[in-house]
Amino acid sequence: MLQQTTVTAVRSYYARFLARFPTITTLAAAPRDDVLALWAGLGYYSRARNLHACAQIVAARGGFPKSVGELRALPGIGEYTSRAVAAIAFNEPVVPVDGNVERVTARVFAIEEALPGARPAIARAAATLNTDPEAQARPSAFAQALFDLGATICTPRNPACGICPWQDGCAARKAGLAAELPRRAKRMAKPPRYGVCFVLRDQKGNFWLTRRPETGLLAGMTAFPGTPWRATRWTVEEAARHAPSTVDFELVGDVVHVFTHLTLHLSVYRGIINTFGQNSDGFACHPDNVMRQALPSVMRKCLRLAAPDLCKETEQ
DNA sequence: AATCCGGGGCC
DNA sequence: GGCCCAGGATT
Repeated sequence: MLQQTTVTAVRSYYARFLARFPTITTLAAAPRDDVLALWAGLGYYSRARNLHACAQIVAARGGFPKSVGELRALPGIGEYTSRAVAAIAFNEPVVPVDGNVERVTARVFAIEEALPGARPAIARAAATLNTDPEAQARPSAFAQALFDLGATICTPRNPACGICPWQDGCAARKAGLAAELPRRAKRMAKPPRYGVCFVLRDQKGNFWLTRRPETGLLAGMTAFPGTPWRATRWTVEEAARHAPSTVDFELVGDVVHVFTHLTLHLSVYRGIINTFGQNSDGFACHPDNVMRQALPSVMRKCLRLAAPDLCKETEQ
């Protein structure tokens, strides 16, 4: 959960997740959709699918692997997480390099090359950080202390160098560069994308939902039916061809949602049909169950626009 | 090496 | 409105 996600954002998801899946065995045995539903809103949904697959592998082999190499082979476990688990759970003498450790290391050694190109050099330097004999006997504590140093003192902006336990050995502080490092290559602008979605309900208040494709953005998540997302705006006539019904729809507003590499402008329409027909393009969902679906944040914004009272009742 | 993959907190 | 977050997989 913590991959590219702040502790603040994760905390409540983590509590709910462990309440529902207290052991590897229960997670391994759970339906994938239950896992995705509890992940909905956290983002990077491949993490949820990988974690589920991971649980099934670990459960089948009867326990966790303990070496970095074996951990690294598990789905969703990369260079960072394999070292984090090995160091923190099994006290292996390795240094996991996350965003915090990258920053601390770039500063301690005054590495001026910009990310992401500097990553290999930073990783090599990070492996030499632990020079204290007592700390070398406690790889788990050392790793977590590094995270905490980066999170509370060696922060991205306005680092608190004056109270830093490593201030005397920090090359960036000596050079007056601490706040400038690590440098980063400039990021690409997010191009706009436009789409239309339709919130269709029947007389009983049920919703008509679809499932997104298994690949691409929001893969496998629940969504309201609508147009594809493209670089140009949609006319009403164009969009109507992607509507799930020929009933009249009314525009209720626009949702703007920023993804990693694009900004989505979604026009939300609302309509009411007598009864849903049989249609493999979607499924009906009782209002009580809508918030239990794997609805990503952008779709929750659409729901809030089209059915504000429903969202207020089930607000988390 | 570059791109794709979410969402939110904070400045 | 941009930056960053206990990154990983794919191409």
